[in-house]
Amino acid sequence: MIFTKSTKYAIRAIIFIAERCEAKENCSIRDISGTLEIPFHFLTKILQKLTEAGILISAKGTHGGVRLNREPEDILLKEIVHAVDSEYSTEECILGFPQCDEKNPCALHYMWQEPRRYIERIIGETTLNDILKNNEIHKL
Amino acid sequence: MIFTKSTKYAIRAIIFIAERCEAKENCSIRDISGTLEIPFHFLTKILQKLTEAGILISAKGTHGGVRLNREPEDILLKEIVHAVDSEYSTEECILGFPQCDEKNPCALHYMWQEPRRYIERIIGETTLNDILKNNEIHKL
DNA sequence: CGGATAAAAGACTCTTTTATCTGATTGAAA
DNA sequence: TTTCAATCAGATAAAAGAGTCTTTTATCCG
Repeated sequence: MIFTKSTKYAIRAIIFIAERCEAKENCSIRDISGTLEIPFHFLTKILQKLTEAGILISAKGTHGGVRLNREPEDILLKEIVHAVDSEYSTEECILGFPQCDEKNPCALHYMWQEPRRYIERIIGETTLNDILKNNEIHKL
Repeated sequence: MIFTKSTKYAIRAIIFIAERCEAKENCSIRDISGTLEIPFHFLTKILQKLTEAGILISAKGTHGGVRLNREPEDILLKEIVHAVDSEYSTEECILGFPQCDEKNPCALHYMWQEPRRYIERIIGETTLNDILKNNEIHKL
């Protein structure tokens, strides 16, 4: 719908990491891949980006793996999305016109305004902590 | 964002057809392609789908082309989207879980509910006529 | 009527992007 | 120094998008 597979995998993985791996303990990518059924090497690349973005921290060798580099309340969904897909934008025209904006709106511009704002707010303001709270109750 | 390039092209093309081509007159795909800067053969395939779906009607030969097969108020955005991309669904989980639903919600399910409903309503209830009215005022 | 022409329809190939897989390298721990 | 696990490099596969060329069908014009 609005996320690529990479982004979906990133969010799923970070939820797993936050929940299953205690603060100071590493989570092996192999385990995450196995449990969440995400192709190992693909996941590897995605998590690397989260590491480069300072969201995760990684360790090589025995008992190595990844873990959160910050508290869940300090990680915005926005950061995760942008770490994986730097191009991601909610601004772009729904009909693909590069020149579409308030002054020069496309035929769907105004209808799309409300849902766009909703999406912007979700991505911009939701923290990993908010996501975890939701998941606690309704675990998938 | 939520539409593929094919779907965007389809919507842009049908707006063009509805606005520039008189009821009984055909619109050549070559013209549409040229004006809207959509690759000709790609557009051909997209419009074919709209024809198969009964949204457009086509004519071969000299002065051939395509035109609306129904009044704009009888063409739903939903039909256009589905004609081009039969898989399209607003139902699917934002995190890609096939088993995600009300009873078994993913961590983003509830936050996503509102924007999803908005999108569903736009796609499900907007007619080509609504789109044209918007375009009249704010022409892109 | 019959051939020339115009335009959609259809078959096929090529490119780009996204996703997946294979294997080698690096570095930490035991 | 062996082993484990992340990192890195590259190939392959699948899907979306774009391009080339042929076929079909309608109109035009003699």
